Parts: sequence; C-alpha cells; structure tokens
Amino acid sequence: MKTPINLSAEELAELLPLPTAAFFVLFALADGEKHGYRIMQEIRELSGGQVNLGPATLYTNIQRFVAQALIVEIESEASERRRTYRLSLAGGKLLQAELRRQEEVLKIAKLRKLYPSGGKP
Amino acid sequence: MKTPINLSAEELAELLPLPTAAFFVLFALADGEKHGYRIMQEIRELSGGQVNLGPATLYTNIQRFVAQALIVEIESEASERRRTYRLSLAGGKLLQAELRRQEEVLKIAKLRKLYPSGGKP
DNA sequence: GCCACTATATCCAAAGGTGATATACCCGAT
DNA sequence: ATCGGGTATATCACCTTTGGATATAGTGGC
Repeated sequence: MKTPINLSAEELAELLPLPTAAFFVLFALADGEKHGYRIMQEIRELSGGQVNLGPATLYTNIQRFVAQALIVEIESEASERRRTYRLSLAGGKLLQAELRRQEEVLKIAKLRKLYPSGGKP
Repeated sequence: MKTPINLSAEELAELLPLPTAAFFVLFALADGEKHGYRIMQEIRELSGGQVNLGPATLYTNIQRFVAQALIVEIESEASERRRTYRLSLAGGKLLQAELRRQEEVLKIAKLRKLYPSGGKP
C-alpha cells in the first residue's frame, strides 16, 4: 500500500455517510495534527467516553485514510516512536461534507420536533 | 426469534452510537408507522438520495429491532402483504439519545469553526 | 400478456469494528 | 534497579453490519 490515490469528487461523495469511527478520526484531526494514540484519546474526550476506539479500529482507519490520501503522515516531533498525521485537503473537504450531511438530518429532526432540542427551557 | 427482550437503560446506552442504516430506520419511523418498503423510500428521500438501503440491510435491521423490542409490528392496513411497524417507547428513547449525541458533535464542530454552517444567508 | 413497481425475504461476499495479544519505550514509585 | 502503569504502534481472529444478487409474488397500467 505504497501508493496513495487521489480521489475524485464523485469518489469522495461515495464515501458518505462515513461510519462513526472513520468520522471521528477525521474529526479529531480537524483542529490540528496528532499522532495515533492522541487521536484515540481525543475521540474519547470529544464523545464524553461514548466512543472508544480499540487499537485495531484506530490503526486500520488511519492506514486506509493514508492510502486514500485523506490524511497525510508528517515528519515532526523528534520522537521516533510517534507517527503524526494531518488532514489533507481532500480529507478536510470530506469531513465538511459529512458535517453538512449530519446537520441536514438534525434540521429535519428539529422540524419534526423529534426531540427536545435545548431550544428554550 | 420469537421473544423480544426489553432492554435496560444501560443496554440501550451501549447501542450508541447507532450505525448509519440502523439510525435511519428508527428515524424514518419517528413521524409515524410505516411498512418496510416505505421506510426504504423515506430514507432515500430524507437523505437526498445519499443513503440507499438494500433489502438485506433494511429487513435485517427491522428484524433485529423487533427482536430488541425497539420497534413493534402492528396490525393495520387491510393489505396482507404489508408489515407495518412503529417505534416502541424504548426505540423512541434510543433515537432521541442518538440525536442528542449527534447534536453534541455538531456543537463542538461549530465551536471549532470546522465548517461554514449556513449561519445567515 | 407484459413490464415496471411494490413488497418481503434470504444468500453470500465485502466492509467495518472489537477484544486480545504482542512489542517496546518512558517514567514514577517502591 | 525493577516493577507496574501509561504511552505508542501493530496485527490476528472473530463478529457485526452492509450491499448486491436473487427469489417470489401481488398490483396496476398499457
């Protein structure tokens, strides 16, 4: 898997909706570069402990994203034992598309008054 | 699979986050009872064609939800060839919990200004 | 009579997720 | 100094979820 493939816009659209674990990996990287283990911690924190990736889920997702060129490994940090990643342009676009998709769903949910969205208490 | 099990609150919480297909099945039922095929159409419409369940995904999800007593089969409609379902109380609670979870994520995304959320056009 | 659509159901393979296990480094406490 | 816990990456084997294909059958238009 040495050749990252640059996905077209159509191929990017076909990745939607993202599975939860995949979404959170991109989401965790959205506010800056991180190494794998840090991504895992971030996801646990972001989700209030509700989403907890095991190492298998984490690293297979990272490897897939690197192969798809949605995230990029960068050489920073003197520490040899860490591999640090950041979102690529395509990865950022994909994340935004997914967030927009999710917002559409919540809009419909609010219109249908499906849940007490902290409107006014 | 003749015995639907009533899940406790803890068991319900462990189902979060819901996989996309499972979420949409509950979501499609939120505004009223529907039969299987209608659920499928509703999901396609709700998602602007982005989510398209195959029959296997649809019916295995329905069967699982019935077994978990998250949806209930009801006898309405003279038509014999349709099986109509509605959300159970537990199913409704689960859907709301999932919607709340998703909203939390989007709140964080907005705080981090990760995407141009259609603020005011 | 035929075709497209509605409707449910199952088979099978592919994709995705998870716990267990392994390796190894770092650091603080005993 | 060493022991244990946390950091860090990686893979295995199993399971769940998903999706395309296939099957069956009723309905409605033309």
